[in-house]
Amino acid sequence: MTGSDAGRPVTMRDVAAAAGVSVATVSHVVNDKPGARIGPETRRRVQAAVADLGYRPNAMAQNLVRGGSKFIGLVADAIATTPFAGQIIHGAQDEAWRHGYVLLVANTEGNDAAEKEALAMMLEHKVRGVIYSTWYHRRVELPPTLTESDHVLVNCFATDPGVRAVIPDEIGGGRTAAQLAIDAGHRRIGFVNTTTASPARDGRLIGYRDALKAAGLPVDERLIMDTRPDQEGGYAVVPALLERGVTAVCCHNDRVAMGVYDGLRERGVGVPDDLAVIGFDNQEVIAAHLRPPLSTVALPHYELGAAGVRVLLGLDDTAVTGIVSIPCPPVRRASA
Amino acid sequence: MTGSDAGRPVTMRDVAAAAGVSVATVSHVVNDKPGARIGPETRRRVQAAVADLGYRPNAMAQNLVRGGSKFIGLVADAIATTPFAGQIIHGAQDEAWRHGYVLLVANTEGNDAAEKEALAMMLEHKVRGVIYSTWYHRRVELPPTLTESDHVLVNCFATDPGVRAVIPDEIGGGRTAAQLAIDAGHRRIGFVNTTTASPARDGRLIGYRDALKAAGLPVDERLIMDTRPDQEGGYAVVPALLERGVTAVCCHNDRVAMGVYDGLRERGVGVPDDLAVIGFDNQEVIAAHLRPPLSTVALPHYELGAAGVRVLLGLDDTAVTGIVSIPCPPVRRASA
DNA sequence: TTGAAAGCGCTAACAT
DNA sequence: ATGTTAGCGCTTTCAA
Repeated sequence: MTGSDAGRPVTMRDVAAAAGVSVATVSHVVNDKPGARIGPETRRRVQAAVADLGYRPNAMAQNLVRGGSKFIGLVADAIATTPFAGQIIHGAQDEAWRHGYVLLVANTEGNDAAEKEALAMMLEHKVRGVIYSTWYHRRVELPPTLTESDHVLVNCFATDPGVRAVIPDEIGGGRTAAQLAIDAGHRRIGFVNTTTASPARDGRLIGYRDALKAAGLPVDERLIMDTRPDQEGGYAVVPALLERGVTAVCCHNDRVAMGVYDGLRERGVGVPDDLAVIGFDNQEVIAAHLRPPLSTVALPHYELGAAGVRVLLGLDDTAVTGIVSIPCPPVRRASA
Repeated sequence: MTGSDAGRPVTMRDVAAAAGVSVATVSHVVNDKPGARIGPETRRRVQAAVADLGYRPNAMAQNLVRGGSKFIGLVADAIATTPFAGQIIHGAQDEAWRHGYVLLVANTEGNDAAEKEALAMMLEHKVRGVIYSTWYHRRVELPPTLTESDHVLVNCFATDPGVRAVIPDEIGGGRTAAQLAIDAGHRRIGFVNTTTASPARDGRLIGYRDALKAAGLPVDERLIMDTRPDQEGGYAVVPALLERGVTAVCCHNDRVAMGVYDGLRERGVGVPDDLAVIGFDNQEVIAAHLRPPLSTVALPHYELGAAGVRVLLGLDDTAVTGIVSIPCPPVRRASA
């Protein structure tokens, strides 16, 4: 006989009755309470009854009496739009699990009402805290409801002081990208930035400049150009790149790099021999399957999610600012 | 004063005290109970107290007394590996939400132990049921624990009789792919299948044959070839394709199509004028950004997830077999 | 070594 | 129109 039977679920009382003991005793053996002295024979009987009846503790009752759940809420603005959000969820999920927590996931698609509802739902489930995440790194306004519970921002940040946040280290990432080119012996390294303002735009450029300076290379402003952050943008910038005589180029993201590939191929310019190309984001489907495979810098989405729950649970120290930034590691393939 | 204060959370008793009424009254107004006659003045006082104290109902207490939660469990074998799983989650999430349910998501990465743990956790939270999903369409063995609760399979199926499942209509999809070529006026249409056995491999081929026959076209077995289901596979099959003189080709998936593009470009064969190419899966990052953008057939992941919860909740009828199959719609772009 | 009993926050009969 | 009360399944003193 197991819990799978249609009838009323097996409770602790049922187990107690079957084992001929009190519910208190059952509770003790089931939870393996440290300070509980249970006779070996009794323990055996209880365990047998548990197995026999297919007993499962009722988490809601446990939560009620303990006055707090083992839930962590995760609100994401775009589960579907990109594989990125999935990685954040995955990291958060693994880390939460590791600490005995369960993730309550809500998707808002940027909809304020959905967001508010999601937050309310989480509050009502007395979550331990909530992780508020966005699919691309940006500044956000804190939904008022969010502050009603313990919270940490992931892949985004607020201007309000003291709001903990976990974000990718864009500056370090920009440095890493440029270093990939420098290490390959390049001296004229272009930087194709995006036209749209963002922490990524600013940070990666700073990192690029840093790396060049650190390597004793001049920073030629003419080698820094802006374009739309997509394939078309990359394609369009190729003539300028060629004209300026760069031997390597760091792109704002992998999609831009993909467009650069297109433009280069059209002109018979080989990658990486004639021109080395470096991407950003490490968007698997693009980067790994381009020919040649694209060297790039990874956005640490999994780690962002994982760090988010660690910060929430107070396992990771945050700097005084409350902001922790996660490194963006290089991914060496064949384009640089 | 709101619930955000650090102290003990605001309970219904607090509200009752503040409003000078009993908890029963508070319960009635908070839940807007139909048969409850509450004086307008009392109702006002209660609502004021609720707002004033920032009261939030405790979902766990509600669940306890109601004897069942508003949770639906979703176990996925790969949240991260592909954007696909994300879409399933998204669809399930939206649909669950629509019916007042909350999704409990667990990721197993194909790990049996993780799976068992996840299922146990869901059972302990007395979920309404669980959706068991895989990131690619395949047959699965049912984890024994799964049968302890109401369940439906999504994007996979079991051989055990009577197990409800929601899967993509591969045959219809194959038909749709071929039809895309037929509609464009092609008569010699190749089919590049995968070498690895799967419902997709079998179903799509059947659909291809069906469509040709329905259009009164001969099915030339020489135009059907197998290759590895990735870019390299697509690239490798191009010579055979050209040699057999097809004017259009349906590929097993978008990645194969991507490889076909590569091979074609290398030989100066234009898409779609010299050779029309049709993919399968509608993997955004690939399909929409290839040049020319790839015409393909979409896998209905979002719908699979949504249908999964509807089936679970008994909102959608399933056929006698318990299997419901979801159409794979065509996505017309520029390659065919 | 075990059991009795008091709640956790809420809902739903049943009183009043 | 509103209040009293008995649980929901469990944990946890405290007593035996």
